[in-house]
Amino acid sequence: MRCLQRSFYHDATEHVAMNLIGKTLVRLIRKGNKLRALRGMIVETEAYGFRNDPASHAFQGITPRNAVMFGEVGKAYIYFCYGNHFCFNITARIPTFKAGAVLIRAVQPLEGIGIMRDFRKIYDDSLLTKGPGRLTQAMDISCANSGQDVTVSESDVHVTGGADPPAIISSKRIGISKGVDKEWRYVFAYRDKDRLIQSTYASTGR
DNA sequence: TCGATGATTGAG
DNA sequence: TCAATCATCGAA
Repeated sequence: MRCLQRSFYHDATEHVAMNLIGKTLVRLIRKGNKLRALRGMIVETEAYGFRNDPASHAFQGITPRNAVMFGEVGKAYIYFCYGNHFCFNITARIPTFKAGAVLIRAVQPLEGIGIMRDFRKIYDDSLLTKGPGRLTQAMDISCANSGQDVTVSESDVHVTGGADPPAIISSKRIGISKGVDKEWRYVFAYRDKDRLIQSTYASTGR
């Protein structure tokens, strides 16, 4: 499967967040001369903007930590959170914006599930990649991968095409204290008659 | 330097 | 409900 090209990320951050639902996150694991691929379908994302978004790391302007958010789109922006976890984002914005990124909050495991179990300390498949900290642990994504280009298949972390989701649910973002009004969270959903059912692989924020 | 905070998670 | 756990950043 081909990587999504850079122009995909040159769009309004919330549009990119929505369009990433159903796409495939790929993590290449290099062990000696062996190469293994972990794959997951993106089922939950959130958009974080610039000066219009007080919840965004970029809200106060550029700093050493958030500099990647101000750089080229289609790059991995990864940071350490709560002293315990890594959060994985992809930079995305329209050219007239100075910064923006999409947080990947959950994926549905597709390939390399046994390896993901090994990376996780807990052996509960229902929590394997459900939540931003859990998916980075399962796919062994850390700050070492920050800045990598997700538009090229040679990158340890990249994104390829996938399936169009039957439906997408948008809602308020999770775990933030500012900018809580914005509905910039997107979740893979199924249609059941006139109802929408959220993917069980997406987190709920408790 | 210092202290508060945080795009979370697992255990109790 | 709470503790783990620490990099980041603005204030002092």
